[in-house]
Amino acid sequence: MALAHTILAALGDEAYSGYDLWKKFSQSIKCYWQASQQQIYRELGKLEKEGAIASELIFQAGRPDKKLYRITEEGIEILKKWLLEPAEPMAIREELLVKVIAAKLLPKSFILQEIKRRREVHSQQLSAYKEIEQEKFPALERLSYEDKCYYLTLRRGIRYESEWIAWCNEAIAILSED
Amino acid sequence: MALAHTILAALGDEAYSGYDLWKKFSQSIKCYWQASQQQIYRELGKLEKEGAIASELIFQAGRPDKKLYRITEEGIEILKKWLLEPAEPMAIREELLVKVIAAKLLPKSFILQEIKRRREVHSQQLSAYKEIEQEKFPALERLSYEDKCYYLTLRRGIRYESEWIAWCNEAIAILSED
DNA sequence: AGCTACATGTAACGAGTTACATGATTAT
DNA sequence: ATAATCATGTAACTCGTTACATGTAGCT
Repeated sequence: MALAHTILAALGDEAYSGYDLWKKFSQSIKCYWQASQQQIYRELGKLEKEGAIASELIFQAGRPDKKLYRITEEGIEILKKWLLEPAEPMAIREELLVKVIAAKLLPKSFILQEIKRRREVHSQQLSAYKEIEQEKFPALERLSYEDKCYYLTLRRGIRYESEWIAWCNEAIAILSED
Repeated sequence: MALAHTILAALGDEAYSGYDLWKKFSQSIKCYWQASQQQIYRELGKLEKEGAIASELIFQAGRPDKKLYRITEEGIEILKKWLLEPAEPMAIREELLVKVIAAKLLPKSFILQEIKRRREVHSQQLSAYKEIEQEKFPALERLSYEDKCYYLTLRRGIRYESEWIAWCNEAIAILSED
């Protein structure tokens, strides 16, 4: 149930509406926690009921009204308590590798094409992360502790995508032999 | 719903009981698809109902009876059809990185300790995969197409764990500055 | 006497996905 | 005109986790 904690952590910095949070998830948070708009709205509802966050209705001219959410003292305590628990590695469920195992059922070109497609997907994502890196972290010296932490999540995203590209290259090389 | 397909792919090689499959998932398959014993049994039940697999009751002396499952022609067709669909990257939900974002709430030593603990977890897993690599793939020349595919899933596991260790080292270095 | 391995399941609950539903404003 | 952005939600369903349930054989 860490989506709740991810939202609490995101609300640690500033107040967000559900829609704002969803955009933040879609841009930067997704490199360590993916969530859909529906999931976010549902979780916000739960968290408010539990008193971990509080909302304020903002009336906007020419735009739909929105609810601005803030973390409460209680929410901060919930986060702190959760931080003390050990974090286990996520469960890996990677369809492409299942397809690699079943690849022998089809001509070799199918899986090769699919791996090349995936390499492209990861290249795109890598470029997006690298752009954020250059924009937000042009000079690494003298980052605040908070910024270092944010930087490290981005580094993880960059390493993850790079690693996928490297695996795709290795796979293409090995499967193209003979 | 790719657990079903992962099971079908695993049954492509030979017949397994639910218990056998669970062990196979726990050892090698987990580097690309994690599943619990309960999930496997439930999925086997569904797959048999749908006619994708068929079971044979094996009576054993001195041991509980078991059901040996085999993939059916229909199951192979289901797998083939699924192979043609593009495989999107998995959704990333990594608790440790959420904790890194929220780390400022506690003394720096907490997150450092947690990252070191995680580095140890990944080191252990890496050793296990490398052992399999040495045992099953001592010579890489002249692997069959099927073995190459299996090897590539293991390579992915090795790369994944290595990459985590590298990130942990980077994180420890950056957070230890000053 | 207690632990591990073998072997299979049910039930309840929590989390994630997909489809549906509404409606104004702004940009092309 | 029509698509995208802003903004929030409900409902149904599937998938994943945790707890419960049972029982034998073999090892220490």
